[in-house]
Amino acid sequence: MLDAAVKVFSRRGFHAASMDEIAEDAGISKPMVYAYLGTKEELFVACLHREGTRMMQAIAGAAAPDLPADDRLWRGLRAFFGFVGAHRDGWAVLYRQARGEQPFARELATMRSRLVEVVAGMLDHALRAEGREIAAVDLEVVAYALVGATESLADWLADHPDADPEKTATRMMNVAWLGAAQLLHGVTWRPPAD
Amino acid sequence: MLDAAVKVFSRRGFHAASMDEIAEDAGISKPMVYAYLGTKEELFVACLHREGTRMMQAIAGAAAPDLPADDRLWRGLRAFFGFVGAHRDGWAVLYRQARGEQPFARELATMRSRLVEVVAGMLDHALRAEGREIAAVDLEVVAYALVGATESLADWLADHPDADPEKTATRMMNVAWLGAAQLLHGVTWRPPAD
DNA sequence: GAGCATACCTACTCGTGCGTAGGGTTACGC
DNA sequence: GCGTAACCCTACGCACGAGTAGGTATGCTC
Repeated sequence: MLDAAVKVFSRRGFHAASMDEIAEDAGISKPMVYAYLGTKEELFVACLHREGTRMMQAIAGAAAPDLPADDRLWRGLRAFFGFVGAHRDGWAVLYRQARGEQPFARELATMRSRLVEVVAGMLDHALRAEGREIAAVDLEVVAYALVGATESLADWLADHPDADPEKTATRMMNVAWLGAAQLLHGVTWRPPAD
Repeated sequence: MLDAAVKVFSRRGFHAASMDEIAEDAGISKPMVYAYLGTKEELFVACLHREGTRMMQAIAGAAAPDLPADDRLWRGLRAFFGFVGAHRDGWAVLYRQARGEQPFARELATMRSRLVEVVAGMLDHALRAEGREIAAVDLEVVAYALVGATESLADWLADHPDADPEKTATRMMNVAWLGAAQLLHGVTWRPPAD
């Protein structure tokens, strides 16, 4: 039942999707949708919630906290891209639609910031292991960038149905980890004097 | 006049924004908006177009093609984040709203892919200078990731009004260039045997 | 000052889609 | 066979907002 909603929302976008179409696609009538899942917003939030939870679980399940940082990153990425590859509709709802729609931006932002936190925590952990430390803001920003890059590749993956999630994850590692590893070893880039 | 539209669109989103509000905000009445700028879609496209062109020009003006790759990247990023910092509304319209709205996704995707192309071209150029070459797909994907990371930081910047665009650009360089430089030197990451 | 055009506004029509009221149908108890 | 209760549908009310029709004021020509 939620499946139908996710499908329609992903095809049409939140606003353009009509409850009539969702009901029809689910094989029932509109009042039933209202009876079971409430208003359109509640329905969308329910979709968001389910897809988000599934995704988080997929990632958390793959990236155990006791692994070394690079391995954790790799497993997490692989799980993430695997999820997106398998649930392209879900990803479209979660990321493309919710963004910009005021009522859901908050919901999405929460999930995203949890991700950012996890990544930042990972970096911080790895840094401390190397005996280094950098400001919390910097960590957050780097984590933000990594999450953004990953989302961007997820989009790319969603638009290329033949692409291999595993390979995409490898590419992401090449971008992310090589840079992050440099940072961990104390190599930084500074703006030229000008 | 477009300014009012950009402001309202950025606050409300495309659908939630009413022509009445835009007209009121611009200090004129609705029929005038229609007389000067046509339908709501045309109006939005006009906003998109103006902000997009401004942004592209800001970047292109800063990153001359004859500079070395790292310098070009740095100047381009600095110009980009400077632009976002100065036109937060514009960025919100351009990126947050247009995404997901079917009719404008194309417009946005075009702009984005032009950016990706430029970045990929830059990487390719730098690679050839090093006597290396990698598959075009890989280049595209790496460029995609970099663009995604940059957009993500732009969002961060838009949500943190006190943040310094210059500093944000520096952070982006640290994530992007350190990783890219590794790639350019032939260092790559490979998945563990498992 | 009469005729005319330009610039603008108020007040409407009309389509669309969310949410619901009220009616039909099947299954079960008596 | 008849009451009734659970379930689901068709068909509507209603609000909101895009786009427009027709009227009013200001300035310009002769």
